[in-house]
Amino acid sequence: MRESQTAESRPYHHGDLRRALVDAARRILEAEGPTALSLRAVAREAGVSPAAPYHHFKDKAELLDAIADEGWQMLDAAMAKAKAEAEPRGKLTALGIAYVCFARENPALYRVMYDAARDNEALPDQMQHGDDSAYCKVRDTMIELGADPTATVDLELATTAAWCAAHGLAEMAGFKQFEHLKQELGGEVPFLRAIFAHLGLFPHASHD
Amino acid sequence: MRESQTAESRPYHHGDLRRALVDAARRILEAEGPTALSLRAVAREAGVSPAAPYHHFKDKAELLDAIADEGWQMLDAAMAKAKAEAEPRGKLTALGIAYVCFARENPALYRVMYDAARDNEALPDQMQHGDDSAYCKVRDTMIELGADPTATVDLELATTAAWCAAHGLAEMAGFKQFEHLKQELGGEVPFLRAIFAHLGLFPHASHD
DNA sequence: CAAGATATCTTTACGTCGTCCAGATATCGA
DNA sequence: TCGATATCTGGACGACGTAAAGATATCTTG
Repeated sequence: MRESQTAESRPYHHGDLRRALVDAARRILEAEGPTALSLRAVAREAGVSPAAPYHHFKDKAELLDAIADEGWQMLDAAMAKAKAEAEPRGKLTALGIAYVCFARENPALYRVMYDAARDNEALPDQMQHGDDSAYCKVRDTMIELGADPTATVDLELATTAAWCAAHGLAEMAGFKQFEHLKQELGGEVPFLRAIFAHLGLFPHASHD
Repeated sequence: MRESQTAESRPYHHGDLRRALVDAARRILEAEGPTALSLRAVAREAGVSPAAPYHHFKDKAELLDAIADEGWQMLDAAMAKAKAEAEPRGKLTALGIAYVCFARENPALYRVMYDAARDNEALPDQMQHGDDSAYCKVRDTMIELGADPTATVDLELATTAAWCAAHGLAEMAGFKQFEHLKQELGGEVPFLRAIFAHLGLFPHASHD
């Protein structure tokens, strides 16, 4: 390996099949949804035989893990952007809205992310420890808004509570039952704000 | 049909294959998890050929819908019991705890319930309209606790917010990341109470 | 630069899956 | 009683995940 920087980069025959497979999977996911995401379809889309992926992933679950990983990175980025653009007192709400919007705009990817997490019975480690992770951003924002940084248990509870609320809302927001509420309130984002406003954790959810 | 009460009851050869299939599916779900739940396995477990289920269900999704339906009924029952046994001011918390405990004790069934809901892009209709549904119980409890029953939009928002929080928590509570928090707080239920206590919707979440 | 070691990819194959179809069989309605 | 109809079986098809064996390109070492 000439440049062994990312554990295994620059494969031999294809160029970078691992990359190509993840990209192909993401393309299928967006175009045809999660049910169409078979290993064989990914290999087909990447122009390679059905068995080729096994030289880069132990099995299908490992491919899904790789896709999910990219999803978490995208979520991190979306929430970083939202936090940066919000005024200080609206940052927590902005994070919540950004979280749900990401899930709503990438439903198939979001589903893969949590399916993988459930299979591993754990969220990705990087989420709790990587310092620019979405989770840590929520926690840090809590501190910026006045939470006691030394009350670690309480801080973790508050962050987890916010995460639960956002995830629950992300899954519910897709159901038809809530369409009339969205209409009543003038759109999806106002609906999300209204829900967050009912949960004590998101101060100033009612204005921008 | 001698007693055409439930749309189609009492089949011919088997006795009640539809019932037997749903029961077999539930048995597989509990014993081997959701990944083992194939139509063929269900037919096998029920002692019938792989094509037999097609006379009672259009396809696999319809079988899953039937299983999910029973799940919602079980959830209704669990929450009814919890509400009945709680003292008035603790009813809302009791409902939340019962919801999450049901999901935690029947993880495979809970997953089937929400997978089916996502496929239909809607929660079961009966949930919002059936008067003894879990959802309606939450809403009614809000009123009993002082919510204005004429502010229908606000009431729906509050109920939805609570539902989102409970669902989010139900999914998160299975992840390894939160085990040390549960330990710190002395068990799973105290952990759940602590999370609910951070959400404005669950008054008195900190004591029984 | 030669040549074996090694990593990558293809081909073929196996068992399982969801689903369909044709035939057998039991129940129902007249 | 007998035809209609509902229920179940057996066999088949294509797609899936994955394993094994062989072909091929790249790397390493002398």
